[in-house]
Amino acid sequence: MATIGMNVPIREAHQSLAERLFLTLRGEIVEGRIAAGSKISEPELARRFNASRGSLREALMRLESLGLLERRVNVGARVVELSERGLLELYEVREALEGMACRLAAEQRSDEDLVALRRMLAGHEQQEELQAGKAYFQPEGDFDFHFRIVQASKNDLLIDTLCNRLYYRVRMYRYQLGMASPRAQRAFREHSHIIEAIEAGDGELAELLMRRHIRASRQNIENKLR
Amino acid sequence: MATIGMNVPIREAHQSLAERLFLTLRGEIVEGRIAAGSKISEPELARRFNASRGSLREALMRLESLGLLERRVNVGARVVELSERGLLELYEVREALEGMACRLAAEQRSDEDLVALRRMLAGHEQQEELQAGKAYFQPEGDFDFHFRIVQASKNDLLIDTLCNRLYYRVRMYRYQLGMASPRAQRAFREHSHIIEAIEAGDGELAELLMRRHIRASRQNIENKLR
DNA sequence: TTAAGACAGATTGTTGACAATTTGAAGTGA
DNA sequence: TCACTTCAAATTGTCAACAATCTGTCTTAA
Repeated sequence: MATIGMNVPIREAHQSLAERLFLTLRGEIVEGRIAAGSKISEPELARRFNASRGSLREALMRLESLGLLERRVNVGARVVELSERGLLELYEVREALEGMACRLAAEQRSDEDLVALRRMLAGHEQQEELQAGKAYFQPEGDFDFHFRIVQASKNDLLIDTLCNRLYYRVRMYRYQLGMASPRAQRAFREHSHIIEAIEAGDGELAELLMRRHIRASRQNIENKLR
Repeated sequence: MATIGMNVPIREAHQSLAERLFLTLRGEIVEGRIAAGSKISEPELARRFNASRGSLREALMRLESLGLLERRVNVGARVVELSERGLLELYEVREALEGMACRLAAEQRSDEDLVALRRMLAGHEQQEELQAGKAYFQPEGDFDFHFRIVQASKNDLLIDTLCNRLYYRVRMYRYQLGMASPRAQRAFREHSHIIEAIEAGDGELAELLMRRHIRASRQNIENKLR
């Protein structure tokens, strides 16, 4: 819930009203409290938050550029619809980008990142044993893993594209279509192998394994939706 | 200059003032008329375009989400700096995304797209012969190629990410670092092979060739920068 | 001479009001 | 009954003024 590690923790203060509105609305859209496909009324939301329409509009535009809203001139904004096709498209892009992130992480192979990855995996293993193989592949643990791999790529454009854009859509689908997966142990082993490839500095293998991992996750979702 | 084929041609009218400002400023930043790294003064730009600061700010925010501007609270906006690192990051992301686009285009293989790709390539070949092997790999021709492949992927998220976000940064680097490449004939042959793989429905090969193509282009730039 | 602090100018963030456009319903005619 | 037009209410786009914040300069004291 608290999106641990997802949002940059630096500078809680120093944020504008528009930014706070943006963060709040993003959370409500991701979690479905503002329903997918519903229309956004600027005056209504502005009243609700005791803000002016100007500040609210700034927040809405940032949500649009995140791909969570669609705005049309002189008509207004709507929350995006969730569709199977949209979900598959998202996973295809993730496969490409996270595969590349994984390759780059392996080629960089900074010591701090390796330590952090190992530590995280150990934490997940412990948690998994504790909770009887059901809890690991919950949103938080899985996001931790993918988030850290992407960070380790050291490619700012890649990091921004995934962590500040695509992942919010992923979370939106998970929350609203309920993607708690039964792939717990298998996903854990896959994560483990990916980290091994990164440690070995084998970028090609790391990319391959990550792409398979995401593809498997996508197929798992496809099966569930039918 | 006129970005033929790059911008969606539909609905020239029906655009707001903020959108026109956005398009104008985007062009000036891409072409370097507003220098990279320079500070943006809201009052000054607003006066220049006879617009209010509100409308201008909306345009600036859209430029920020495009990655062409960086804004800091209570400080203002600056045009992004061009750096070798930024360029390399851009090409790494392109390699991943356009590789995937190419794979998807090969798996889709719609008849219209194949015809259009063939026709475009023929046009480029003719143009190349006419102009003695120097003119092909100019921005327009090369963009045509990459643009159409991406469109043929039929993945709207991928299309949006590349065509509406990354390509403007690519163009900015090309304009301002002068990337008219001497890879004319070689690039043409690579384009040709990629299209053959797509026609054959060989997604794996198409992806591989596109990634090599972009990697070669990147290395070419790296060499030039030293 | 240098470093810390105060101040003025300018810039950005925010607001409420006005103008332009869309939407949906009521009304008219065939 | 259906299609088309008219019109009013609501919504969005745009603007200019006000408030909060930053930047650079000047002063002052160690």
